[in-house]
Amino acid sequence: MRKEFQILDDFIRQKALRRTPQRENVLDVFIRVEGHVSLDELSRFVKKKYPKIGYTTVYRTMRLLAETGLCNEVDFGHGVLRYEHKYNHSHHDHLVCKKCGRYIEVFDPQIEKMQDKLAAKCGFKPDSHRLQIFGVCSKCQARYNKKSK
Amino acid sequence: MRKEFQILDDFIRQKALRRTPQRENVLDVFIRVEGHVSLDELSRFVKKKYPKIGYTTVYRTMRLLAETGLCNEVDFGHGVLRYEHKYNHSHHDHLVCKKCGRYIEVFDPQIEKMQDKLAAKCGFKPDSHRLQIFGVCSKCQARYNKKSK
DNA sequence: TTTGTTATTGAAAATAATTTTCAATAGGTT
DNA sequence: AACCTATTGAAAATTATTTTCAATAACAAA
Repeated sequence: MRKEFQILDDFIRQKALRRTPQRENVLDVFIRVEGHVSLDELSRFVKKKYPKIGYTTVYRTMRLLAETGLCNEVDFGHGVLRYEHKYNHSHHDHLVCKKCGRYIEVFDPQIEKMQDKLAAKCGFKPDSHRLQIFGVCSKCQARYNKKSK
Repeated sequence: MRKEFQILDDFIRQKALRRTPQRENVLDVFIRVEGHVSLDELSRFVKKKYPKIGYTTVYRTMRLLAETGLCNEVDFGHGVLRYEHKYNHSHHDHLVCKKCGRYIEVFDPQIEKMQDKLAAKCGFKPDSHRLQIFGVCSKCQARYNKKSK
């Protein structure tokens, strides 16, 4: 059994919730999904494999998984909440491509440090942050250059 | 006449749109508002001074002002779009206080530079970004310490 | 000034994402 | 097996945003 299921089980036991097939099935699908998935997308994937599971259950399960630390809610400001893997994925920022909509994960420890300093300078006590850089990814730049020639 | 009205007028003339009292009234109210205002809030302020102006007109005018560069749309990921002044305000990032909800504007040219470098390293062509640091502001820390003693 | 064209207004409706409700079901303890 | 109550899922509610459309008004041209 993958460790993710163990984490979910432990959380459920600890909180005196109930183990249900739906919860494990949603996790099963989420584990196989890459990248940053919206509820709408995820619930369609879930429906394919487990047609009986409704949108609301996916919605509630993802909130639960976020509580366990298995996933993270991310918001790229397009009016849709997305979920990304958090277990075994350390913190990172995002490059958001305006052309293809891809989200590229990046990390720079120096920037992280300087952010903390910047907050400290204002007497602000930070506990999380998000950095999103919007622009055009290398693939889309290449595609655009080809077309315009 | 404040320069902001001139900018709006110029834009309207250039695009062959029409000068209307509503548009100037919304700008008039927005100019006097500080910080980061939601459409809901702004439209209530507008209603106080100009009761005839409806929400939809405020909505459309703010989109127009965003086009002129007089305001900026900002999204702190709480499901509400906010508008901040852009004219005579240079780019900055935000400290978001979880306790009082205030948004503090900050800027660090070094971080800006490093962000560009980080993007460049991935072959990514950036054109904008947003950095939001969530936490507790100095005022709320002080208030909390007082209470807990 | 008047006329004609068409952009703008604003109430109401539509859309879209998220969240809640509630009756039926099912997990798990006794 | 019986009980309690968490969970499910369809439908409804909520919330923010966007569109529709008939009435109005801006402004160019006569």
